[in-house]
Amino acid sequence: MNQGITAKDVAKLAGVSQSSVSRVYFKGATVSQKTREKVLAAAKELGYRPNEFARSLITNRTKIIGLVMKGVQNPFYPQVLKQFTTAFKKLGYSILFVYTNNDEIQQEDIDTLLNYNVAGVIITDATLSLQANEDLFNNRIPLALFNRKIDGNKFYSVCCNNLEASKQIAQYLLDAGCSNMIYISGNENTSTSIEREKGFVTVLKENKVKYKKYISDFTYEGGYKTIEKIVSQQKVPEAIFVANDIMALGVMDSLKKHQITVPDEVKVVGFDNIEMSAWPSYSLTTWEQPINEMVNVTVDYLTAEISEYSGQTQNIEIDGRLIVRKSTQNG
Amino acid sequence: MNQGITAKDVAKLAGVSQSSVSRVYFKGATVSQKTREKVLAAAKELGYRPNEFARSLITNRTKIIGLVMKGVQNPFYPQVLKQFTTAFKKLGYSILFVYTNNDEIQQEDIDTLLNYNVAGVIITDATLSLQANEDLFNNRIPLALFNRKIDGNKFYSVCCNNLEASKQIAQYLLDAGCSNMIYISGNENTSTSIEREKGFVTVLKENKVKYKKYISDFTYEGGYKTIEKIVSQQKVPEAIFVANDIMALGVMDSLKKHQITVPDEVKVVGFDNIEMSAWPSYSLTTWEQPINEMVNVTVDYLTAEISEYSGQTQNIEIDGRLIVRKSTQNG
DNA sequence: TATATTTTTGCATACGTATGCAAAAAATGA
DNA sequence: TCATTTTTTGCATACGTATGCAAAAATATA
Repeated sequence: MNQGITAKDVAKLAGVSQSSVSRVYFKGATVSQKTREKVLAAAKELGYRPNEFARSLITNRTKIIGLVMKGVQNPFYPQVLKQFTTAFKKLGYSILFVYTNNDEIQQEDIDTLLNYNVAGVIITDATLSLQANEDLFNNRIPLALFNRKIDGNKFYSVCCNNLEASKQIAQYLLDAGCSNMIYISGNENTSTSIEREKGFVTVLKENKVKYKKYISDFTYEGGYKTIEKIVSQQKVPEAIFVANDIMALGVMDSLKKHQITVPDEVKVVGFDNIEMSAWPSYSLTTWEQPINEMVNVTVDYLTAEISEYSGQTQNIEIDGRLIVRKSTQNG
Repeated sequence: MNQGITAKDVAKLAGVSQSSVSRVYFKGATVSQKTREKVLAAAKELGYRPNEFARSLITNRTKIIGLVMKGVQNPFYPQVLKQFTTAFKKLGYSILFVYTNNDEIQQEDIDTLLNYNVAGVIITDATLSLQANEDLFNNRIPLALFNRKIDGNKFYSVCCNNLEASKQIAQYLLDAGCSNMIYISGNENTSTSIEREKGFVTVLKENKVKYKKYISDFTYEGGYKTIEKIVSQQKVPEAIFVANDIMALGVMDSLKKHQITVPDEVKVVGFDNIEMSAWPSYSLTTWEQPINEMVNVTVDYLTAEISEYSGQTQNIEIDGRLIVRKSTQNG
C-alpha cells in the first residue's frame, strides 16, 4: 500500500531527515551520494512516491500542459495530440486535455486550466477571447496557438506558411493549364482558411484567372454538400482548391457521385496531408503540414517561457511542401 | 492578478474567517446565505480561485480522470476521447491524457497517473500488467477497460457484445448465400479481435462453412496488405469479415486495385461504424458500436467507485447493431 | 422573557513537501 | 595535527485549503 507513504516515513526508515528525502527528489538540490542511496533504498522498499500536489503547493509550479482541441474528427488533430503528448512526456510534462465545441475556447475551460495552474497552454483549431488571454497573461501562463493565428502580435502562434503554400498551389494549377477555379473555404474567420484563400487568390488575380469562392466548414460533409451546391449552380471548374483534406475527400466523393472525373474534368487539391489523402481511393494532391517541426517549435517556445517567462509573442510560420498525387495528375 | 489571491485575502475583505470562505467553495459544507453572498462578492472582486493543489493535499482526492489511449490513428478513438471528455466535464472532472505506444500500458505511465493521484483510470485500446493493476488497486483507484477485456473477472471492462455481434454478422453473410469466407484479425491477443473471430467461427462451423483466418493489425495498411497476400495465395472468397472498419477500408481499396468488385465478387463487413464507413466511396457494411452508451456506463461505474470504492469488477457488454450498406448488398 | 435547541462561525491544526538558516560533518590546506 | 573552507544535514516554517471542536449566534419552545 502506497497510500500514506510520505517522505517522513522514508526518512525514518533511511535514518535521515525529511529534508534529505525531499532533496533526493528535488532536481537541483544537493545530497551526498551516501544518503541518496539510503533514501532511494528505503523509498523503494516502501513504495514511496512524492506527492505532486504538495510539491506544487510549495513551488507554485506544475508539470501539466493544458491542450485545448476542437476538431477531433479531423484526423489531422489526433496526430497533433499524439505528437504533443509524446514530446512533453519526454520532458516530464503531462497533458490536461480540454475538448471544446466552440471556435472560441470558453471561460469555463480557461477556469479549469487556471485551477490546475498549468505550466503552459496550447490551443489548436480554436481561438480565445481577450478576457481569456488576459487571465492567462495575468497568471503568467505561456500560451501558444497551434495551426491558428490571430491578427496582430498579441499571441504566439505556430502555423505552416499558409500564404506561401496556397500561392504555390495556385501556381501549380496555373502551370497545369487551369484557367477557371474554385476555392472552398473552411469556417470563415479562421486564419487558416483566410490565409489559404488570400495566397491562392493573389496569384490568380495576378494571372487574371477566373475564380469563385464557396464557404464551407472544414468537415467531410461540408465538402460533399458544397459540390452538390456547385453542381446545381454552375459548370464545374477546371480546378478546386479545398481548404483542408477531410473536406477535399468529401468533395471527391461528391464529384464521383455526379460522375465528374478527377483529374480529367476537374483537378482537386487539399491541405494537411492527412493519412487518408494517400489512400488509393482518393490519391489527393495536397500540401504537407510539417507537424513534427511545428510541434517541436511549439514545445521549445513553451518550455523556454516556462523556465523564464517573457510574455513575448511571435507568429511562426513553417514551410511545408506540395505532395502531388493523382487528383491533379494522370499517370 | 490572481496569482497570490488566497482564501485568507477573500476572508479579510469579506470580514469573515478563512474557514467560511472554504465552506463556501466546499460542496457539502454549510454556510449561511448572508456570508455566502459576502464571500462570493469579495471573491469576485479579487478574482479568487481555490487552489486545487491545496484542496487535493487535504482531501487526498482529485477531480482528474486518467485516460490512456493507444490507437489515436483509428478514428474510433478520437470519438471516444471526445465523448469521455464531454461527459466528465459535466461532472467537474478533467482529463489527464496519456498516450501509449504499446499494447500494454507502461509502468512509467502508471507512475504518472499515481503521481497525480487521479480519481479514476480508463484504458482504451490497451491493457495493463498485473503489477500496474496492483499499483492502482493498492491506491484504491478505480479502473475501467474500454473496448478491451481481460480474461477472468479481475477487471472492470466495457465492450460491445463482440461475440453476439460477430455471430450475427456470420449469420447475415450465410443468409446472403456466402459459403466461403475469410476473417481478418486485428492485433492478436486483443480481446476484441479474439472474440470477433470466435463468434464468427462458431456460426460458420455450425453451418460447416469453409473459412480461413488472416492475421493483421487493426490499421488501414494492415488491411490493404492482407488483401495483397490473399490475392497472391488463393482465390478470393465470397465474403470477408474484417475486425475493424479502418482495416476494412484498406481491404476495400486493395480489392479495388485488383479490380475485384464489391459486393459482387466479394462482400466485406467491418466493425465499429466509424464515420468513414458511411462515405460513398466505401459504403461499408459494419457493426455499430454504441459508443455513447458504452461511455455512459463507464462513467457511471467510475463515478460510483470514486464516491464509494468497492473494487468490484465486471465485464459489461453492450449490444450494437448491424448497419447494412453497399459493401454487402447491391442496390 | 427565559431556556433549550439548532445553526453558523472562528480557532487551531493538519495535509506532504520545499527551503532558508544554522549546525554538523567532511574536505582541504598548512 | 589543527585551523579553515566547503559540503551536507536537520530544524523549523511556509504553501493554501479542509475540518474537528467549541464558542457564538440564531432559532424554536415553553
